[in-house]
Amino acid sequence: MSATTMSIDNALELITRGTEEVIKIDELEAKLKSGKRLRVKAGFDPTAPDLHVGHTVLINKLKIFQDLGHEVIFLIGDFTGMIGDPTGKNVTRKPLTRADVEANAKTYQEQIFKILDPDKTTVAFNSAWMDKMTSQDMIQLAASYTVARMLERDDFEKRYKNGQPIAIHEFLYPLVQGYDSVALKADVELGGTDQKFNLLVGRHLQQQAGQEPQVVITVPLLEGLDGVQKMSKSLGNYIGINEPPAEIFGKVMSISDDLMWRYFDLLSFRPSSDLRALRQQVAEGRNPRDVKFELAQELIERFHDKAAAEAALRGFLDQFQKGAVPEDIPEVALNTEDGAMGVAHILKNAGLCASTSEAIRMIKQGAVRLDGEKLTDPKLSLSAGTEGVLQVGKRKFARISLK
RNA sequence: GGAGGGAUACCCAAGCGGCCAAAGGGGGCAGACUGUAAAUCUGCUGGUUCUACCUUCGGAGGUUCGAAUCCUCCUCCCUCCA
Repeated sequence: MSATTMSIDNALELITRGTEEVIKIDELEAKLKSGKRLRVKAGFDPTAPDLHVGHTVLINKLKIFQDLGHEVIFLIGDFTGMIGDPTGKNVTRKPLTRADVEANAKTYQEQIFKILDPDKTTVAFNSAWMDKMTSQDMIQLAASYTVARMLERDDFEKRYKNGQPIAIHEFLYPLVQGYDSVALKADVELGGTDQKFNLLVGRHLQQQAGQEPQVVITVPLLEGLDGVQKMSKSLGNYIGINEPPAEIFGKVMSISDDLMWRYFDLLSFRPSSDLRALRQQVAEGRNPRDVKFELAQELIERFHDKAAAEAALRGFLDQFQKGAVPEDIPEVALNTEDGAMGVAHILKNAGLCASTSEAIRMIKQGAVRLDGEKLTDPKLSLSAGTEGVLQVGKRKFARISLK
């Protein structure tokens, strides 16, 4: 499929499906009609090279452009990374070393190329042009926007009203990001809805520079596993695309049945007609669990392969429906000092519990099993020579042997 | 530069001399239930040699038989005025 063989209408539909907003749609149409190979930009923060499926909502969209024959520019904001996109929390971030940036960039590429075609993707760093800026250039850039307009940005406005501090340098972030579009002569820029302000600054600066303004496309932010807050690494509510299959499987299973549909909408490549059919089936009594299986399988297949997806499903069925011990569990050999050791200590030393206090609590709650037998006595001591599989809850296992 | 307010456990937030290892909520973990690691209900949620002891309430000192609570200094944050 290429831009030439596909109608503009079809292309437009593919591009806009699942997006939050396109500014402006008729400009996009005109750009597509021009037949030009469009330069499609998306920027990424260099400090968080662990991508999660929330990021892939955007990357999937880049993939669509790529498949339509356009040029995808994967921009790593190594210069903006020093500022940190304003969150209201911190001051200037520690500058990353060149080596850090390159290492992170490499990690990024390994991950995005699970989705994007490396041969059709341009990787750029904004330090390439930002480092060359003089103080005068910077002042000129700062002069291109006003404080009043800057304060229109939602989080700036909130912080200003609530009396929370806003450091001056935070104003530079949107400006630099916008300038990147000028430097790259971007035709289209994609970002999360939280990026809308920054993306619009790009349009403004491009117009000032005499360029045709970029089309801005925002995609929704995916909720994390909790279903409430946006998916993010720091909140720990994410599914990382580099995670092992069993982990991805488990995390998908842990989302609520309601949230599952949102994930389907934003992450699945299946046609909308499929998704409607699935909803229908669940409404008619199909166990939502089985539908969740399908979502988990699709994601694992994308980030690993089909065999891994099938193995993850089997593992899940064995572990949680049949109560079997998973295959890969850590082996721990412990030395008893005097021929015996209390279970609480064993649990802590084997890394199954964070402290002996926690271990004792777990035992009291009936969460601890040795070879499938529930242990109830927190003071129980095991003698040297004991071997077996120790289990805390449904998910933590270790094969231990005492010497 | 001046005047006030604040800093409590993973997060938010009560407490304002002993009954405080510190309310309540969130989050997390566990149990029950379920052919879901969903939903719902219940319990737990500083450490240890665990019916006791030890370390915690921004930091350092002090008052007191006894301090998260009072005093002094310091650090950081916020508000108003300039």
